[in-house]
Amino acid sequence: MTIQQIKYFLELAKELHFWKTAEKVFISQSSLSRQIQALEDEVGIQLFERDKRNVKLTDAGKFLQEHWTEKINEFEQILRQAKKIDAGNSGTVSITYPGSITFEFLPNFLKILNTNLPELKLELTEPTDENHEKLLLDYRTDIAFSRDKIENANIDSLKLYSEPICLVVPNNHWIKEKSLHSIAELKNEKFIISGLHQTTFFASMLRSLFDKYGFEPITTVESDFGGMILNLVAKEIGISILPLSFKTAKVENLRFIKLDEKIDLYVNWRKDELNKTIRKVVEYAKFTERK
Amino acid sequence: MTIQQIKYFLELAKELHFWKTAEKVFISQSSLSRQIQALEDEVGIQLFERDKRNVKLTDAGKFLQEHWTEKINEFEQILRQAKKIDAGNSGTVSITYPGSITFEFLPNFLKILNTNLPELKLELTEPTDENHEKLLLDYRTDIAFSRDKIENANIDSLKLYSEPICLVVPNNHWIKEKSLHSIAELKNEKFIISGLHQTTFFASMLRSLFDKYGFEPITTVESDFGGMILNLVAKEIGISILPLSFKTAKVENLRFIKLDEKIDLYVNWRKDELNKTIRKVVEYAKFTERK
DNA sequence: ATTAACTAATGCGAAAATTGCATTACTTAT
DNA sequence: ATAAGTAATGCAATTTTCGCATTAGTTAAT
Repeated sequence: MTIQQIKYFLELAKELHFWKTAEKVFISQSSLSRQIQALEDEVGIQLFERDKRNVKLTDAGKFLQEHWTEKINEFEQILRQAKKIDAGNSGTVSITYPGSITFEFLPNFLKILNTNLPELKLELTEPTDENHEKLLLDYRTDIAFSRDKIENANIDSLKLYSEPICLVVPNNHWIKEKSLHSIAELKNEKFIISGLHQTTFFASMLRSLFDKYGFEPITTVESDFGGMILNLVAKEIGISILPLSFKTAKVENLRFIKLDEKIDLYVNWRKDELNKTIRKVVEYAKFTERK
Repeated sequence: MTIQQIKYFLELAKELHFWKTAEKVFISQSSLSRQIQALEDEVGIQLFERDKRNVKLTDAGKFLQEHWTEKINEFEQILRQAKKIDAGNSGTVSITYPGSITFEFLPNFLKILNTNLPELKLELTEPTDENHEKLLLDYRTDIAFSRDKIENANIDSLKLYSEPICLVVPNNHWIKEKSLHSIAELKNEKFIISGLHQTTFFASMLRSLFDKYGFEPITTVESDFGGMILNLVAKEIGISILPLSFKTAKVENLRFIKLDEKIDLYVNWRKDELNKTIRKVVEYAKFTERK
């Protein structure tokens, strides 16, 4: 049984047509036909029902399509990771991060990496599905920055720093630094909020903040990209709540008013990491200058 | 890349000796040597460091040993499951269950299955590691009976019945049915308990029961096999606490005194189960006569 | 220092598997 | 009745794999 055969099977299971599939996988129709037969013989399971005209999956075939697709992906992910380990110091390190560190922490961190490990290649992703735990354990990322601590026996998680979250308003806004006693006073303001319906830690923190003061914010615009939000606030479309580090973006016509709540930044990596480069990069994260 | 090659790799990674490995996997040393080379070439990763005398795994090799072992096992499990689906009604269904249903529910259930699906083969296991959830999702079992409800989006869980748990004492024991007001009165009794240190649901229930009455039971014997416990109690070695259904074991010289606590029995199966036989078996479980 | 024992790699010819072409066998649409 | 479509198969050429025998290097013993 060959990995290649399984891939042929998966393609055919999608196409359900020998000629088209054969073309897609760059072999002849006869060869494909025989590869599939060989696979069926070897596993002892009929995968397709075919008459001279039609091809369709059997129940067992459907089952295998679903599960083999998953396993093949995992296989390839594992192989990629092994290649990184094999390549040693000159390899690639994958990093995922929350958008809110784009303006301050991340540039500092990348500068340090670039100075100390100039050979290093980086793969930066801002994941929409913020399941850091799974991303790490599936080897889809090597280092995950997150706003919440990950509690998992196979993951090391270290708090790097805390920063206040701030009300972000245009310069001429009626609220003054000292005049704000409770954010309940803001119940008539229009808010521009980053994905309040999403499952990110920051979003759930915001939800509980508004809950605490017993009101649902009026949101006119939602955007996941922090830089966009800053510009919208500067243009007086509404006000927002963001971590303090957005201040470094230096957008004009903005004031940041610190709230009592704080938000943390954690760095997370696999506890049993063999790749020495990744371990080094984690060390540099720990020593990156922070607020 | 062949599944077979990966298996050769895994064996060699354990043995670290070409000749011995070759013998174990029934090919010649030269063939093994070339298969490993072919694998290394194809994935583009050096798996072993070898001089003329020694073989050892590289870091990448160690990594792949660990993860490939896992994936190969998953692959085989998936294949077994696909075979069951392919085999249809005459297939095999794997069932795991807690020992406490050995005497009443399980025999009734098996009787019904045998009457209605005489072709069916069953694989019964009483798992020591009671992680029903993982057993189901990894296809290591098809139907799991459990004492606690499984909360998982991919698993259907249905309560079949509740039964009281009972104090089990020898006939001549001083406690009478009516005279027991609190089990705290039993703090000087010797208990024979099924794996109190284990992680099963029943064990944790017992622990919290004793906690509630503020004493640690004196346990002289621990045994996981309920039948054994019954016999020990009958021989007046000590007393025990077990679900009522053990009464059907009809061991002589025993009295069962009902306590207030109840324990449930659930049947659990994969929500998306394609195998029609498994679905049928679940139906029969639902209609098995119960206390 | 010399020899013996080990062990992984490799040259080589035989055997087996795979490939694509051309063809067959059957179905469906016109 | 005919044409178009599609999966399987016979066949010869090519490629891969296999095990034997041998090589080349290492370690241990004398």
